[in-house]
Amino acid sequence: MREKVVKALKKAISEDIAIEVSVPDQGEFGHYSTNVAFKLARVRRTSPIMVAEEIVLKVKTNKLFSRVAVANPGFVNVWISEKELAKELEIIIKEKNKYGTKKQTKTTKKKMQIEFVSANPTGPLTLANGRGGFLGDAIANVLLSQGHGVEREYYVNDTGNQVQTLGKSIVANCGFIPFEENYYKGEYVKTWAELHTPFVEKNKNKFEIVGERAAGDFLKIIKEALEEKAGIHFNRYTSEKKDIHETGYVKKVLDMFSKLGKTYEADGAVWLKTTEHGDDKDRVLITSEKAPTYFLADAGHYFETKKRGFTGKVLILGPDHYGYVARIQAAAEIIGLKESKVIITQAVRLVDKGGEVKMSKRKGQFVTFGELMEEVGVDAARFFFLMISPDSHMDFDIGLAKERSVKNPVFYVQYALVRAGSILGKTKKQIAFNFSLLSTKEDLTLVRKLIEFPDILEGVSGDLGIHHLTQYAIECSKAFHNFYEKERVDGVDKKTAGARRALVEASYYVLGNTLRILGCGTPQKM
RNA sequence: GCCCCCGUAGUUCAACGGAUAGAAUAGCUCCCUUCUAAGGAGUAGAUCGAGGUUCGAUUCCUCGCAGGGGUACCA
Repeated sequence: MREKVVKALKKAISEDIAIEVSVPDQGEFGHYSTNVAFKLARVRRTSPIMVAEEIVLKVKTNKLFSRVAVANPGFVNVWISEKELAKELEIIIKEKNKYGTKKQTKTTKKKMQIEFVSANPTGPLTLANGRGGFLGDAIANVLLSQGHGVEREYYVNDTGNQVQTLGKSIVANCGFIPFEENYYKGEYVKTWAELHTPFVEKNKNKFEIVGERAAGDFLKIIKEALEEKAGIHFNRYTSEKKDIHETGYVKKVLDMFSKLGKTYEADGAVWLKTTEHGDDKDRVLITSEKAPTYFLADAGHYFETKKRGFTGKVLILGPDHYGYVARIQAAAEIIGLKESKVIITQAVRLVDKGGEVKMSKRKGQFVTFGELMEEVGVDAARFFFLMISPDSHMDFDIGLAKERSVKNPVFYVQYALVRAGSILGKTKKQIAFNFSLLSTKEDLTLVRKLIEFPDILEGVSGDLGIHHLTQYAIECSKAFHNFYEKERVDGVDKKTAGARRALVEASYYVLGNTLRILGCGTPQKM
């Protein structure tokens, strides 16, 4: 609908200017509102009111609108005609679960890789991993709904220092070497070591082998938590060792960098000129001891992604990777991966009874993601994490989590869906409905919310702000609950019932689609 | 020191530079003969401080103050 409005407004303006259209909170400001008169007034050097009045005059006759008005100090507010609203409602009912989705043409279709979680298999998943997990999963859903190609990727760092350290930690736990400060200390390490003592003894000098074996087992635990408990399914678990190192991508990307003249040697090391691409210092690719850095392997990974035909990539990282963004974006630019986005999710602070609970993988104190699922349930946890902008530092009160789970907003949304479904089950569909019978404030607010859905999805697919969709889910549910309280479908005259039932049916689809894209359940009963 | 994120109701979070700053919780007052009260109605409650940019600032800029995270030829 937004697109239609923009198109209609464009006809009234001779200048080539971007038209922004918003949906005001207050009904009195119209279904849609634009501030374009303010921008034009500056160009034309007149007052916004005059420009607005001129636009209104030109747009007034458009059949899309039932009313067009100027509001001080220069907004143009438009109301969509009843006929158009009815048409849109029919589209919802016709498209059902497809409403809001889009198809792309060959030129607009993207092929995106979403890399998320990618936690090192040195222990169970933390809450921060879970935050990124739900976010990546939902972003993938949104892009898919808009007709783009998507791969959900978990990149496994199954080689290098961390695996070594994990191996050492386990060997030390079995008492074959002394324990050092930087080793992993969690229960999980201890337990694994105890279960595999004979194996560890046999390989007590081969830390890498011990580490790889343990990492493999931890990855299984991680997969189970993600796939079974959280319902997050990856298309690919990419192995750093097998898919990047052993396939030669590390060397390939290095060759590419040097061919492009982006590398140089200094102090015995090989550097990449990331400063030419927005980083604040150049970065080492090969150390003076001739070892490839983690960054080089990551560049190899980006190169592999590009070679596999992706047009873009979204990388979701935890807050400990802040310093990494500039260099990885520099590498992406050099490699030529066109659309590269990095989203940093802020820390999740665990709070209990007002006090902060410190989480640390090394020290082994944390509430795991799997435990959280068991405590509050997947839907509640998922919705809670997705409600909040990734930029926000969030407090998760573990004591309140369980208690609040009953009152979590996800139930508010699901309850609206259940109520709608219940009405549909108890009333009969009528062939045609008369839209003009939907005339109360509750009716019209709900209609407005429903037809906004495609606009919201499109917006989120652009800025990846999933929390806008969650926010929308709540608003839409509120509109439905309000309608439900005020109006009945059963027990009113046939024509009114038909019209209201159509509205309920449309609500049912929109609420269901919203929940599905967020990745939450769509229960029939509660 | 430098870089990034954040500071909004008692609390947890929203608000493409827009109009009367929204929810949810917690508090108080009401509403179940009728499609699920996990709901609805009412009430009370907030932009860290000081400047600046402009028709208009929670949003952008500068300087403070407070919190979190980075800052390796580690991963």
